[in-house]
Amino acid sequence: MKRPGKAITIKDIAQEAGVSISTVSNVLNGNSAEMREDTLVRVQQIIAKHQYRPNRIARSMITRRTATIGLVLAEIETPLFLQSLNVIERSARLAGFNLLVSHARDAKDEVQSVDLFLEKQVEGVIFLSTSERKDDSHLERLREACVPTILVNRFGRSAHHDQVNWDNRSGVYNAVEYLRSLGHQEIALLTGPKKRLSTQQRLEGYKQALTAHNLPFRKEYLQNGDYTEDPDNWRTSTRILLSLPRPPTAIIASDDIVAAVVIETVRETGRYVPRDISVIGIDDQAFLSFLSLSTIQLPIVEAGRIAVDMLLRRIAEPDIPYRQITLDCPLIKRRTSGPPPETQP
Amino acid sequence: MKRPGKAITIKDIAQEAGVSISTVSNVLNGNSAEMREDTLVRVQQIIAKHQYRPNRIARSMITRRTATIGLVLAEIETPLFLQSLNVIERSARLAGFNLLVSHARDAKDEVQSVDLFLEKQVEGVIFLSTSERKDDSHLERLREACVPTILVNRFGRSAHHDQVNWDNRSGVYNAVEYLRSLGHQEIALLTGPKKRLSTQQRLEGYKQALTAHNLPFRKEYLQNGDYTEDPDNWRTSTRILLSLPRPPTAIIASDDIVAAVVIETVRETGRYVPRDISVIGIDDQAFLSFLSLSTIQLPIVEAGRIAVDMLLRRIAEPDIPYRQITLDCPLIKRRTSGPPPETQP
DNA sequence: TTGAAAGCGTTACCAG
DNA sequence: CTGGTAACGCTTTCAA
Repeated sequence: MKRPGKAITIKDIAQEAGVSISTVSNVLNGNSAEMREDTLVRVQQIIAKHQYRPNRIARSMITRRTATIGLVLAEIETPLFLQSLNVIERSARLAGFNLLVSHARDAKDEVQSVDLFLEKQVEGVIFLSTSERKDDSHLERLREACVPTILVNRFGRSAHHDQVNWDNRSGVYNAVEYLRSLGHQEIALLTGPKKRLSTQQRLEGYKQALTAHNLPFRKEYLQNGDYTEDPDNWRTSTRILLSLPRPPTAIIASDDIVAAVVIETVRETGRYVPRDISVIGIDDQAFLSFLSLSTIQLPIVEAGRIAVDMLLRRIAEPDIPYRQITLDCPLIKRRTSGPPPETQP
Repeated sequence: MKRPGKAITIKDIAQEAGVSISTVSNVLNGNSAEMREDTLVRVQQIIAKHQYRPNRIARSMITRRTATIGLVLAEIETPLFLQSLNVIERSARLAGFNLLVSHARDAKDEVQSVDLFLEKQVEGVIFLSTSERKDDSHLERLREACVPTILVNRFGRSAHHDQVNWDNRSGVYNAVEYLRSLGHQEIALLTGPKKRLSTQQRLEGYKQALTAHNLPFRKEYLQNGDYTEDPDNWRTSTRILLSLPRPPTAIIASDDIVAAVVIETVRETGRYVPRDISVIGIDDQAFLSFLSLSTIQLPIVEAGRIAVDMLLRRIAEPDIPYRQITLDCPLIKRRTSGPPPETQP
């Protein structure tokens, strides 16, 4: 491997071009409006000849700008979140920013990430989290250091942060309403991990929609669909639902993968989707598109885009008021939902 | 938003502690072995009191170490690759490195990423790519700048890079051999995107295995399974295979998602998997675990881990010889493969 | 055991 | 229009 010979600096360029360091700096930074054509060209040629690239670290020391933003992925494993990374990186780069990524498995990781980002002088931080309740005390440190911070899907309790969330409650509410409009009266819900706020919000939306449409709440229609656990649990839950004296004609699963298992299990009992039973997922994972799953879309990718925009905006104007944005979860109607069997000819 | 008040520096700490800057620096860097206990404690207290964190940018200027490595995701979209990001970030952080991530959609993006990484003085770069042939000329620039570089799944032609690849050829070879050992004689292969090297390698493994086991090569057993295209194409391919005068008893799909569609299509024709037909995927995507798919595992996550190790090693010892590592693609036998119908009682 | 001073590579600010 | 020169915050000799 080639040894790190003396790296070429702005000084070398200046010397070779027979101009001062300042002049080269001006060329580099486009302050060449009032510069003599020949000097400009000469300097540019020498820069090109040596493939000289300024040391941004040195630049950062003075400008106090690092053109870097930090992204903390907190307890994130699902492909959907990772996809939004693509979008975030892209938007950031378009605006001239690089992305420092850190994957925080737990609270300790998160604190460590924040420290590192702080030391590396990031200009802003985006947190992309699951909706589990988290200790937010280290966010205070970011505030003290005046580092703009955007919280995505964290449902932070403080109004002192820019936030992007999505409306899990109305997502499920709308799904129930849609199923009701198709004629369903027996609608079951598989519930996700208990600790997540999203689970509670969805349950709330479910109950509210039942009430609004004069449908009774039956607790046996609520079954475990914890997507962080084993698929066998979801199978069991589905079988329990199907063997009920009054089995549901529609099942809202806790996510798309759970929905896939539900569909599979339903088929194993000789029933057809959506003829005998409708299934609706949550997520809208692209890689499952072959299922043509009706699903409640989580606007995670859009949230990422918005988060970057908000962050860039705040970096530019630190004093605008904080914003809390809540996105809708649109219902995507595909081929796993339809009218219940009774109403069919 | 709080205005960026004067940030606290090493100078402030030194002043308040009544010691010199150097002393604080020594405390910070653990060179406190020969330091008087009381000074050490006093300085540490003041550091803690102000929650002072040294500016790594300034440190980097002198030490020429940024504790940052760059990760270029080239044309990567699949969840599997993104998962390896987790591992890479984790290993890197454990070794004290941060990850600067860039998603390169095309060659232009890649060049731009390299430039940025170079300017930001990363200490090493990992390329995580699809196996499509790429222009590698910009990699030369990294070499000139003495930035250690690891190529993952790039099958670079130069022996002047550390590389991690996996053996697509033997992966498919072993799958065919396994199916043959179960009694299958009619084995079809769905082929991926033509431009990818992996597609060619898999085809090669397929042909070699047929030859080795005295099975005839039938070109009608080769159908389009381009996973970058529409699932309908895979459905069509599957139907073509099933309607052949001598339909295959086993299908090796181009990836796990394609396999899922194949299974679905097979079932639609009233056949059962694996009773009537065996299906084997490629990837071993975690989120499809509910399918219990027999599959050729791509060791992408492990490749990521190894890539980081190689990189850290080379950063530490720049002069060791370049290594090209090729990982096996283990065959994971689950529930979608079994003996062909003829041999069953 | 501690401190003073010389950089690291760049930008910013004035003078000329 | 161009060139000196003082920062930026830290590490690293080397001297005391």
